[in-house]
Amino acid sequence: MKNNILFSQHFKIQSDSIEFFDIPLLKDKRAFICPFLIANNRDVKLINEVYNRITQFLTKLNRDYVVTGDRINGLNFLSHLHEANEYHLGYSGSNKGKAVSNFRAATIYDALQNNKFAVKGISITNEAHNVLLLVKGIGQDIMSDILANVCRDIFADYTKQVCDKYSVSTYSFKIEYFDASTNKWQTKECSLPMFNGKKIILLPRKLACSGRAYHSLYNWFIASNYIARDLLNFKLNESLESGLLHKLEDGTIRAVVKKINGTYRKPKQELIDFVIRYNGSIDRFLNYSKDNYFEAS
DNA sequence: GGTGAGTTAACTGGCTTCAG
DNA sequence: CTGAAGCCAGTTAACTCACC
Repeated sequence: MKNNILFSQHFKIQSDSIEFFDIPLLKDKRAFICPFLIANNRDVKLINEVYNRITQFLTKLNRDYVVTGDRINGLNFLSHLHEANEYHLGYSGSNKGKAVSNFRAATIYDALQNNKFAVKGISITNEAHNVLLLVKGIGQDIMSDILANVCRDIFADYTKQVCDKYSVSTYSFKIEYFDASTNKWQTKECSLPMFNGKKIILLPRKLACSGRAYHSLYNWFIASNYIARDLLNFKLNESLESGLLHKLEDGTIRAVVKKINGTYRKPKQELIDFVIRYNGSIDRFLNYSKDNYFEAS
């Protein structure tokens, strides 16, 4: 048997356009559930459900535990985030993620506790893509893990639909997820496909990306759309001399985004300053990402 | 053509935890 | 105490394209 056999190959799915994200069964694929793709595909009913669920989860986490500084109960609330091996995604290639959920819970809680927006109860950090963009310490892997756990029932239902469509047999498994109506963690029985005795959960293709440094892209976006505009408006000589602006032969002055970004870029924990100074820029950035940054192939 | 901006992905460093 | 591994974040390298 080939070492990298895919879900579609093993279950003999023949289709020109597979709508789910095909994963290897014997190892993990280096990909993540991307919150930017979630926020930008809300016209799809299932994805809108995912968006509402993760927003509800983050709202509760921020309001009940981060703003109040209730670390003990916050960590307890987050202790349900287990290694989501059934998705076959992540950094490690082996699909054997370690049981570090306690440490991970502390990482997430402390990262939010150190974020100016989150502790003040500002709603920006109730949205997953803003947490990924603005909260230092929470990267692609951790955000992907949170989404996988919180929305496990939604993706399990999706997987069942895919299996029915392609006649893949399913078996009963117990899963844990964050329940929207009770605002608590719950378990339930689900019918899921199986490989080597372990359950598998699939994602819609539209939600998987191979990893993208959004904080760098936001820096670039700010340099190119806001700081460049300001520099061009004032046309200061020092900007010309330092190479931030460039005069073409015909006399027109252009902004050199690369130089501007190099001069003004901020580390992740200070990106909040850009959000405050350039009002509306994160919404514009989200919209920009819709047209420019796509799902993994 | 040569130069360098713009863009993407891969690499690297550094911090943290876990196993032995 | 030490080495290995996980993960975030910053850097470099490789490529394409516009300008001169």
